[in-house]
Amino acid sequence: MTQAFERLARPIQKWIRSQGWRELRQIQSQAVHAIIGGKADLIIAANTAGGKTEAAFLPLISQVLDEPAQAGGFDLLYIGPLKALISDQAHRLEDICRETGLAVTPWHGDVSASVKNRALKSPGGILLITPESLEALFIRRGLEIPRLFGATRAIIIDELHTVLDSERGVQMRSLLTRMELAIGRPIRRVGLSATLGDMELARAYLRPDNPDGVGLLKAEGGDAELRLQLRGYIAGDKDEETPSATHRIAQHLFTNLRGSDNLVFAGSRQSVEIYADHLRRLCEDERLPQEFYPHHASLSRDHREFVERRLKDGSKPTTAICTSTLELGIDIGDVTCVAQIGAPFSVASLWQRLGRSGRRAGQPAVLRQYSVETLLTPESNYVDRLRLGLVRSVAMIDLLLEKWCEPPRPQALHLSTLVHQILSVIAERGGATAGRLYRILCQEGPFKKVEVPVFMEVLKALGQPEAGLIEQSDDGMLLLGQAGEKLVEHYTFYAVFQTPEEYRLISGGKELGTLPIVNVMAPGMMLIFSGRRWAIQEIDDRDKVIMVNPSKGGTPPIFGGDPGDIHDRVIERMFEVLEGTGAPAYMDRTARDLLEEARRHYSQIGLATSSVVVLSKNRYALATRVGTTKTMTLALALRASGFMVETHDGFLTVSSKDDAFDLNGTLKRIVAGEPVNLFDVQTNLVFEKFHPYLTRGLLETDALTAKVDHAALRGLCEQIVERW
DNA sequence: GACCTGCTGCGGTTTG
Repeated sequence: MTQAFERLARPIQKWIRSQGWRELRQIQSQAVHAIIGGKADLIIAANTAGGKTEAAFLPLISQVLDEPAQAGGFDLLYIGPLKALISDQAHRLEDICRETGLAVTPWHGDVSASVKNRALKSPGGILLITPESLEALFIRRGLEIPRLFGATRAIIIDELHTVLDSERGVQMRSLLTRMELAIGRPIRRVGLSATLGDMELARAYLRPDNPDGVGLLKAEGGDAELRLQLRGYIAGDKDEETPSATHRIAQHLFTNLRGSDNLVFAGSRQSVEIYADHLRRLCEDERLPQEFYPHHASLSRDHREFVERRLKDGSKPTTAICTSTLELGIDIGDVTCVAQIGAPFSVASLWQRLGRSGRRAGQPAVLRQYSVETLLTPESNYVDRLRLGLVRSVAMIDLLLEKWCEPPRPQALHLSTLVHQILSVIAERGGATAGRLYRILCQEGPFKKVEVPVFMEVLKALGQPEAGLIEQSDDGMLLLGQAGEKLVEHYTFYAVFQTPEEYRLISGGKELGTLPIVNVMAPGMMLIFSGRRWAIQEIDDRDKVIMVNPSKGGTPPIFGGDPGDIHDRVIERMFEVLEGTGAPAYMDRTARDLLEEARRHYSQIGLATSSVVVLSKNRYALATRVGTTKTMTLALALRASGFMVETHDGFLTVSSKDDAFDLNGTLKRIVAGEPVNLFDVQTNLVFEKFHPYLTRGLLETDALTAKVDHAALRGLCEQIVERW
């Protein structure tokens, strides 16, 4: 045993021996020295099942045992993004703490009130909580925060990489600041993260005012051999003899994955349903036991847990057809192969997905990428001919092999989350002055980019009589208004992210899952859901319930969603692929032919020498060569100038009905610095939960920092004009 | 042209 072991408390040493561990892993030894030997904040980066949890908790618990706190309250606070993860971690920590006398309290929406009340009465040990439940504690028990957390030594933030720049991440950082202000001292922060890309940015997110003081421990090695295949398919063949691309892919999955555990990422919930239905029928046709199951967020928890259990216990071969539900979080064990149907949206998520395979020593990680392209006809447009899906898959695999991935985006203003935190701080303290709110949230907290005039405008919007969220008392204190109290009191307030309205789907008294109300539904209609087929019996619009019975026919429902956001570097690489020669060895024959075809067309229509080519009268293809945000910014600018614009990966199709519109002239005017108005009254700017309470002006300000890149517009136009 | 995440307090009923 190493020296690190000697630094741990006796009961922890005893626990380690009882586990039969021969030694601590390297990252665990390093963490013991960093935590017991210092006071600095720390990030521990390793892959799932890399021993991060123990690396952080063994030394932190040792400190609590060796130097017990003088005051009451929770000793350690763990914040996790998923309920399932918190329950999982609580069990592991209970096991470690069994003989220490230290309490372990999981706290989220599914934990009973009695467990919570007991912890509130005599707080101590380790509290594991979601950001939303912590928010609820601030709002409902604001005055008790110092009693509960006054003696807390460290806050452990799990899955740090998933919350870096999200609304939830901003909320969490705001809560951390508010907690430190409430107890009057900083609390050590320990972040647990997957190893992804540039960890420097993660340090800045963990402790914004002192990133250099954040220690970083990274698990080395563990890179399994990678086996890759990219298969091309052509869809849309009207020939009755040829099976559809979907069928051929399902057949290939059936033949190659049967008998082992696998994950198939299908790209959307609808696509998950389609492939799960196909694979179920293939098993039935061959009279084989079922081993392919769908898994996505709209399916009932019962069903999802069933699939997760089957994957984890390894008793029967299981393949989950899934969305990003199985990308992170709870441990489902090692899988033989990861399949990806269609191009993914980010290299970072491709990394995470691939990390599920090849975890056992000597086992390779296997990625099977399936690309579906449409059958060309003389009428096909240039976008189909350029095979952008396939080219994006190649670009992303390239970047994956180079170990690159997307960094978190520069911080947006997050005005929706600011509205939430303003109301929450007022509720926590029973009232606050505008100056105090600004200090807590914008100077000390995460809303540093919000300047005083914008902040005052937000307060004014919330105080409008028709909003009624806040009001000012005679001594200048801001209090919750009638509407504000009602909003904050309701339990739906705690989450900062938006969720759509849904129906519950029930068959024979059992819930199958939920369906967004955007689907047109009526009794007698048939649908595919949870990998099986159903007919609608009855719809209860008041309780939002749909009763269904098993049936033979059906179509997959619509689940909705937002367009993805592709990074600049990915699009740049796509152009390099289009302008390159040769094909990687991992591509099959069809995929190579498709790539060859795309390259031929790319130079045929003149894109190799020019950024703008004429498609027909008053209709242009314009290569932006940059990612979604900048491409969208140019699209908005051109729409504001009267053009009709379609957006694609790195391209815009620009057309006009009027001969008077001059594309070249318009771009040159932007280069010359003519002001551009990106939004008109038609543009929807309400895309986050508390946006409805803001003015049009504030919504535009927010959208400018989150959805578009105004500053890049001139340079982009300049580049296009140069290559005209 | 996409995915995911979360939720309190109280009143009523049942059971020991």
